[in-house]
Amino acid sequence: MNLSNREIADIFARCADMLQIRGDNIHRVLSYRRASETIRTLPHDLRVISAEGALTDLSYIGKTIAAKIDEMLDTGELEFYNRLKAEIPEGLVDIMHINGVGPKKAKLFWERLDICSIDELQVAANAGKLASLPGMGAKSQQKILDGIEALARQTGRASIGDARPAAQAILDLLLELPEAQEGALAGSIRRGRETIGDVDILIASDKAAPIMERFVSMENVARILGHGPTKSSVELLSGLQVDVRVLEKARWGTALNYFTGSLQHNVKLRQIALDQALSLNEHALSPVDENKAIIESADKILCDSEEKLYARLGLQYIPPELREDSGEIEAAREQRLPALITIDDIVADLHMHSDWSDGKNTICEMAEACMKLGRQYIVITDHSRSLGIANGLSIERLLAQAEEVRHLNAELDDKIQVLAGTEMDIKADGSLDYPDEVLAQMDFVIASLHSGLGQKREQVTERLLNAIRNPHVHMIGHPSARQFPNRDEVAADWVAVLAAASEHNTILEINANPLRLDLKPELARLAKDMGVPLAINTDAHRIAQLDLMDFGVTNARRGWVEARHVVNTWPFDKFNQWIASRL
DNA sequence: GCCGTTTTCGGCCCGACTGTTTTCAGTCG
Repeated sequence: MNLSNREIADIFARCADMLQIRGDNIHRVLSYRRASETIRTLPHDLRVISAEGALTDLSYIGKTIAAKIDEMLDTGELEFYNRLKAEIPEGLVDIMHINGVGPKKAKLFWERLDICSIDELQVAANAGKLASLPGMGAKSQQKILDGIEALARQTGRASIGDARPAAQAILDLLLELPEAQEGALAGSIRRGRETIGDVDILIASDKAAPIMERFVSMENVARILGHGPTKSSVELLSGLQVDVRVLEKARWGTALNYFTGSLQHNVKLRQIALDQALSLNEHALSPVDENKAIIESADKILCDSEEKLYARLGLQYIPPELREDSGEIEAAREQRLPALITIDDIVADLHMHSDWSDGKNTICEMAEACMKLGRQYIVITDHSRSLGIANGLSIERLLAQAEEVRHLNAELDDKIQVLAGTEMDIKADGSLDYPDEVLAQMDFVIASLHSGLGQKREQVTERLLNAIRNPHVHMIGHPSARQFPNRDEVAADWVAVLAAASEHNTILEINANPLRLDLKPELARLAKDMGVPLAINTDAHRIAQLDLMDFGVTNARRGWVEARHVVNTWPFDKFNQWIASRL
């Protein structure tokens, strides 16, 4: 019984949930949760670390949990977990993952109605049985039904933030082999989707066997799902499923296109091919007769690049991020595709945190890291006073921080400009967390929603509009407040919000964190069409997160965004002039 | 249960929002 990192992390997470339902000390619960997180994001096999006796070197892994890890590695089981399962129905853990349901409610449903699974909960809610429980009502019952649906939509997909680096590492590994002539990530990763079902990797080669062999024998493989001559499939320790296909270089274009998708995009391409009496599949373009049957005697047209394929179909080359059948084929036919923004266009980062609030690094450390990344200017934007959990800044601390930022800026090399800003809460009652006279002293002001996310559409819209109209507010941070995997965007009248942002010249952010990617592509596209200024920022809470910019750029590309739409592609002088012109 | 230039105990996850109540419990970030 070989337990993977992912499985062990899951067991600890479930232990935490069960301890919480039982009413255990919350800090003990948190210990299990932190340990679970450490293991889930660990790039190495726990088995190896255990063999080195280095488990307790990992953060949040102490003697007790290290012993439990060893027990699981040795026996495939955890006695502690088995005892908990005997005491508390396991299904309550799933119930706890419904938005709006915590340990107390889960326990209530179990004790009062003998509910032990999401299915049973859904039946009870539909029968109206939850509303009469103490502390419950019709609204809570409906909220639970909505939460169950949201949860059902989100299972089984990994964040692109997890999947893309993991996939790239495998691709790099395979490309080291002399047999591999070319390689690429395909599928939804290549299109930049926010969540990824499984990973598709293509390798061009005449000799598939060594590539297949190397792939299935990687050290982070949990199990081999398939191992054929040109296609293999594995599940990683992380739980991610990865498929690798090997094909001839001569067919690279058609194959990469086929496996990149999307399905709808490809269906349309095939129709365009058919209009030219050609059948398109992953291998080639094949001439067909009037019955659309492939003419076997006719020469097939091979495409060794996607560019050749699109050209052969009479289309402008379509970047993968646009291949969602949302107008890109029509635009390509008329040679009017946008010149999409690239990571090289980004020269600034307008949203990041320091250890003054809930960031992990000092202002100076963040600035120096940004300088190394080639950023020409950045804004330090810590949380405001209402966000207590994030150690939000009082007015006094905010002004003191601004002073420190300006002092630091004076000391730093002219290669980077560091501006004093804030990420201020738009409070639940619609008011802003700092008064205008304080905001007027800041170089750059972000206003963001962090609370009251379940309010009615009218109320949320009004809050956003109020922030957008304030002349001291330069940007709305992560406007829809969505978070993967299970927090939906707020309800708002987006057309009204975008129109106001356009009118007042207020930037809407494309937050690059893979858990947010907010504005979502659809809204970003609408925003730039309406003339709303955009900015792509990392919202980094530590140095390492400054690298997340690329995910934001990908997301923007999915929204057909060009560099000219994005404020932080502008040189510092132009940015400054723009700030001044808003007053 | 973990952690520690406060080192073997005591701190760590606090405050706002929601929906239920009629002063508050539960959830969430």
